[in-house]
Amino acid sequence: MSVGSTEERIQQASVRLFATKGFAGTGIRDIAAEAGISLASLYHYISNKEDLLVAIVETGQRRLTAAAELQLQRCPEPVSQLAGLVKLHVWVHGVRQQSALVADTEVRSLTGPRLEGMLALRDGYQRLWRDVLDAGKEVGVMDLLNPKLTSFALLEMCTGISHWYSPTGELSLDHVGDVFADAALGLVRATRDGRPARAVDLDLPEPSEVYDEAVAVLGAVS
Amino acid sequence: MSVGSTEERIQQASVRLFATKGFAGTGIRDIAAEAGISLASLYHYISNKEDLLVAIVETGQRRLTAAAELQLQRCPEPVSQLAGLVKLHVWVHGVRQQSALVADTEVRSLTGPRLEGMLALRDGYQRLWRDVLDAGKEVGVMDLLNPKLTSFALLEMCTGISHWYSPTGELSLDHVGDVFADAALGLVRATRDGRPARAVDLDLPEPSEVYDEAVAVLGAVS
Amino acid sequence: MSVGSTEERIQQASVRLFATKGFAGTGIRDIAAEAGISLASLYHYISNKEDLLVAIVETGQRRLTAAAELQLQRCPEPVSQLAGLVKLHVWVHGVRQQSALVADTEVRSLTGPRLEGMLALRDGYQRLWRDVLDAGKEVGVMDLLNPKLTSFALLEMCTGISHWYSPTGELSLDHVGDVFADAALGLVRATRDGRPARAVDLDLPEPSEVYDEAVAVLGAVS
Amino acid sequence: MSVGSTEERIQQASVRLFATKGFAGTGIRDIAAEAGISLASLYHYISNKEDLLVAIVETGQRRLTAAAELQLQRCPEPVSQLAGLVKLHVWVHGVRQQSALVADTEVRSLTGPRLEGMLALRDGYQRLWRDVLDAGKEVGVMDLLNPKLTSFALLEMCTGISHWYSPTGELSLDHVGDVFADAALGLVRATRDGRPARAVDLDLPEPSEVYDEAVAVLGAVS
DNA sequence: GATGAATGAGTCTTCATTCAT
DNA sequence: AATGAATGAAGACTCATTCAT
Repeated sequence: MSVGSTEERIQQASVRLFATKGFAGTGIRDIAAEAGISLASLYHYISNKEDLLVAIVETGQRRLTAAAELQLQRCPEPVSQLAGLVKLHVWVHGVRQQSALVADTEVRSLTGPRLEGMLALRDGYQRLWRDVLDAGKEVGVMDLLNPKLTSFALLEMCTGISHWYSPTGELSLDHVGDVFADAALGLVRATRDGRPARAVDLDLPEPSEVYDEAVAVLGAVS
Repeated sequence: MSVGSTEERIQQASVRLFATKGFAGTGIRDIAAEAGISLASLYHYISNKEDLLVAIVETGQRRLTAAAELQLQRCPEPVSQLAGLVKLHVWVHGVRQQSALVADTEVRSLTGPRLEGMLALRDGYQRLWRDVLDAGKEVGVMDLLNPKLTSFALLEMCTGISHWYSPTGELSLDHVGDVFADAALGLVRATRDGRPARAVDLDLPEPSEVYDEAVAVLGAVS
Repeated sequence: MSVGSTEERIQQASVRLFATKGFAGTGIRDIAAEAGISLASLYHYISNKEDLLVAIVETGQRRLTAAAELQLQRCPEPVSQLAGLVKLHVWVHGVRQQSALVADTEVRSLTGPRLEGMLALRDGYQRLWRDVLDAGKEVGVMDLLNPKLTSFALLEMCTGISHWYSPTGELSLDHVGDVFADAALGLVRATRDGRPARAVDLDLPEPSEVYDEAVAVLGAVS
Repeated sequence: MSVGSTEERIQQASVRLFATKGFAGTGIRDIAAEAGISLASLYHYISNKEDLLVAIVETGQRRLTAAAELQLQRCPEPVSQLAGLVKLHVWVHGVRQQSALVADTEVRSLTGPRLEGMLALRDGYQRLWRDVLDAGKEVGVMDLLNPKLTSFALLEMCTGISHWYSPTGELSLDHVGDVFADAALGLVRATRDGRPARAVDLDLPEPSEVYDEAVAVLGAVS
């Protein structure tokens, strides 16, 4: 409980509570208690309840997008790119499960310009997936009826990880990532050298490495 | 606004608001206002705020499960069954979009035995999907690494409809259903007569018919 | 304490407290307690703390202005008009002492458009005084150096009543009104038929009658 | 903004804020910010929020009283004394406008012995005015109905300066002082050598000189 | 001399709910 | 069937103040 700086503890507490009970369902008293400080002290570190949410959503979305872009640079070819995106997305939603869940489900609690900003960020990320599908279809290595629809299907499928995955369960995140990447390839009927592509045959970078590197770059900048 | 009986207006108002702002984010004053009645009058029809949520979630889940079971009886063969489940799920989450959204995302706001009951209902529904995948794998018409994982993937993919689908947009629900069914077949690498199965080749019943019939049966009983 | 309707009790309580401790210094808990109701019940009757203040200030200023206008119509001649304004102002600030005090001192606690509205109202009232002085000077029945400055002097002098007057003291309001009217005539060096005018020689209407009639007219309209 | 010692900046900040928003409406955070120091640093210089108010009120009242006493010694005759008191009062309330305003309106925020002390101080000052009126009436150079009432009238009239005077406006304080002195003489129907007295005919000392001298003497003592 | 961290008690306001009418 | 009045508990947030550094 009392690990890390007060600031970190507050942030972790809010992630935990927002993920469990939702933004509206979480009281700032809960957050203060979970962080192990007094209610008034909480306001030394934040100015708003909403600020806490913004921090979580924004950081999460920015990092994920940056990592995805880096990932796309690593593998220049659509099929590998898709599999890479899937593995990365799965990994993030499994490792940063709660903050990913918050980032995905609590955007609606934002208002005004903050909401718009977050939606724009999210749209940018979704665009990355869509572009891969478009490319794959054009090049002829994917057979799909509707790229836009398919991108939604894939994203929801992978995002769902944060709804059911349990890090203490029997399934390793690596395995889940492989299964999902393979499922994605089947979903788009991906081919390689004219034959159905399978995830095992692809040489993909470790999601954790890509993510950490992207985060490091981000942190260096902003 | 003022269409239907007071009871119906209350129910519709709560669905609309829970879907938009979440259960915790919705006040009963909001509901009364949206339903066009006074706050005190609201309590003539409900006894609890939670009751409203239970009604939505329970009805939704029961009907969906009943319809799915009926659907499975109609097509005895795994590949068609899967495609049928997908089309039905998509249709329900598009037509009953808001109540489906509430049923999927606001279960966490339930407590105690009500929560357990709802989770049991949901598990039963998920079991249906899982069984189809198990059967498909055993019979050899599907090629998937992990049935359980795959069932999660498919369910999240289809449930996601309620997050992004817009009934006023350019895409017809029918089309979405077809695309998703086809995507699902690809995802599990379904075959028919030894060759990759496509959704178009299957002869599936109309989701609306199946659903309405199942609901009629349910209504007759309870 | 428990006299009158709840609404009236709330209004009286707020007047009493705002006059004693100021708007900012008064908590709504205090108001609820003074009105003999619970804190939450208070919000059945008001929507804001500021609303209470607005009601006091606006009603007070409107009534005073209306009464002053009526008073001016009654006596067409500047010297009597001034004496009449003074007597009326004194009477109001003695009888409605607390609400007058609030209306005079707590305008600063208003914000935005409400503030502007109140200032405009007050300006209108001050204008009435100023016009009388201008007329008196022009006609030659008053000898004063600066009408604008003099109007401020007279107004502050009369408004001050609400700061020190005690209804339980030895001085009757009527007497105070006469003394002040006479003082005002001296201040502007008013003359009548070429000789110094004295308040006793004037035939002025009863302030209470003028006020009540004006309020009745106001109440009939709005 | 950052002129003067920290102590002075704090004092000026509190005067400015108390005058604008009132004592109760001003937070110590506001004061610290306005003074350009941190909240905790503020407590190096003060021990209480109330202390700040006491300092303003007490200093203001003591200086004004001392100056008034000095002024009275300078002119031994009632009519000149009254005109002198008026000019001094006007000058102080115009030059030290904000602190005078605070001293006049925020006494109510004091409690217990501090309140009593301030009220005693104020009473002493008012006594000076009253005595002049009594003397003037007795000697026959003033014609007024009620000395006590008249002293209130005059004091409120002059104190009001701090409510409306603007140092950046078109009116010089000197002019205002003259007009008010003349108005006061009219108000009490003052005579000189049997004829109505006018302020211009009197030879009065400069308020600033009297005030500065009195303050210097005070400073030397306490 | 200065400040970041901390807090109990307080701020205004809204919550879900009850009840007499 | 409908509602105005009422309320204890809780909502987010600010208050004046202290203290270790």
